[in-house]
Amino acid sequence: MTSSERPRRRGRPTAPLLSQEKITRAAVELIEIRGYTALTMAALARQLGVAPSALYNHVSSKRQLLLWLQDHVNQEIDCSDFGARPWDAALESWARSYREAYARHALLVPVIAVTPIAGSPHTVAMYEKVAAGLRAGGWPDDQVMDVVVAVESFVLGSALDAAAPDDIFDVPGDQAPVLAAVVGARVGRDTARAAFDLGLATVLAGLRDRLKALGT
Amino acid sequence: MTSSERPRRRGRPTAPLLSQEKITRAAVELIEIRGYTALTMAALARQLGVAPSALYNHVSSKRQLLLWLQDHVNQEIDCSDFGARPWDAALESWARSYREAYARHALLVPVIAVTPIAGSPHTVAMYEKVAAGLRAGGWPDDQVMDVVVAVESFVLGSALDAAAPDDIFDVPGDQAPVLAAVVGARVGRDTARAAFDLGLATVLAGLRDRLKALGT
DNA sequence: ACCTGAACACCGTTCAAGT
DNA sequence: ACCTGAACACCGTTCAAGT
Repeated sequence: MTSSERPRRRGRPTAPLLSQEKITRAAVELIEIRGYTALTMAALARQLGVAPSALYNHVSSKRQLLLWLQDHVNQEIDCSDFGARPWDAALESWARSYREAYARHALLVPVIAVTPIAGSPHTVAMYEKVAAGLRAGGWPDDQVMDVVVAVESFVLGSALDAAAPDDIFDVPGDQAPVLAAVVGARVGRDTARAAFDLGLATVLAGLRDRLKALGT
Repeated sequence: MTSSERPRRRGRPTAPLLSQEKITRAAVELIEIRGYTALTMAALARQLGVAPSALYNHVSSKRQLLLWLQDHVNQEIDCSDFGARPWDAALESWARSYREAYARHALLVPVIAVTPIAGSPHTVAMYEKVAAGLRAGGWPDDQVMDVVVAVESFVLGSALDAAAPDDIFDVPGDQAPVLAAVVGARVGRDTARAAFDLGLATVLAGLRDRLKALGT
């Protein structure tokens, strides 16, 4: 693998142009500037000043690249409150940070939701921290992952919603009068944020009650 | 093709081979049998016994086709409890039916989350019913959509999670001992279902409390 | 009006050839 | 070991031509 296969005939081997880190960084840059539709292997190669086929010496497929991106994004999620503050406060700041990260990477959501985490070191580290925080907070082992997955489902759904246009529910008032009325009643607000705040507060309140009930 | 090519001048025009309904039905069939990756315009045309380019006389793009599919899937969501039972019971059965429908159409989730509903009649009808049910249950107009979107976010996130493999959180125990322990503590269960049930019960409990608090 | 067949620009990926 | 350039199979979509 690492093949230090001898003299290499006396000249030092020229350093490779590419690496996982360089490729990931270039992909992130590309996405931030031009969006996910611009993330093609050809565009990525172009950004790196290299032929498209050269990428395949370092990454096995585009899907693999997306998994690298996932781990990179997960690295930015702040879970430092676990262990430092009560489990529910930590869960809240984690959820907010999590949503924010994936609101900018909505197209990653369907990929990450179904991909085993084992190959993604930062992702594993994140879950370890969250699980430890919940356990320390008093959650029984057999419910910890249910709590994590439930909150995560809400967060990822909210991240998708955050990418939606503001007028997504606009509709001619005559065919859906109640809908038109309740949609109209929230004009001017940051609607996606309001829904997320309401939902998160609701989930946290419900979880606190549930844990309390477990104790009695 | 079948071209009963008759007078065609004074004869009634031959009925077109395609229609929105036929195309949608064929697409659903294709997806159910071979999955979303098999849904290409070429495969769809093949299924309908027609040239790929013929599709574009009826549907403007593949994205438009996905929107038809969305409306078709939404039509299967059961929201009949709204108006017939208390708002929280109706919300629960709606959420369960909603998740089930999209667990089978996970690849549609990122599309529907960002697409205006106006062009989708069944979708509009669904939201109208849900909004009316919540309003009748006592929710103030300016919070109805927040509740709907919050629950919907959780539901769609859970639908994605339902498509995940069971071993998604499996990890070598030495590098993440707590995670390995809590993941191991739920073996044998339908993990996605357990997380959804816990989350849904939590959300509903939280919403009931919130509405009660509003009343006082 | 609605279909066919050829064509286009693009996609991810493979592979022989070079160093 | 790692890169280039040519090639492949496929994708969604367009369009002139037929009826």
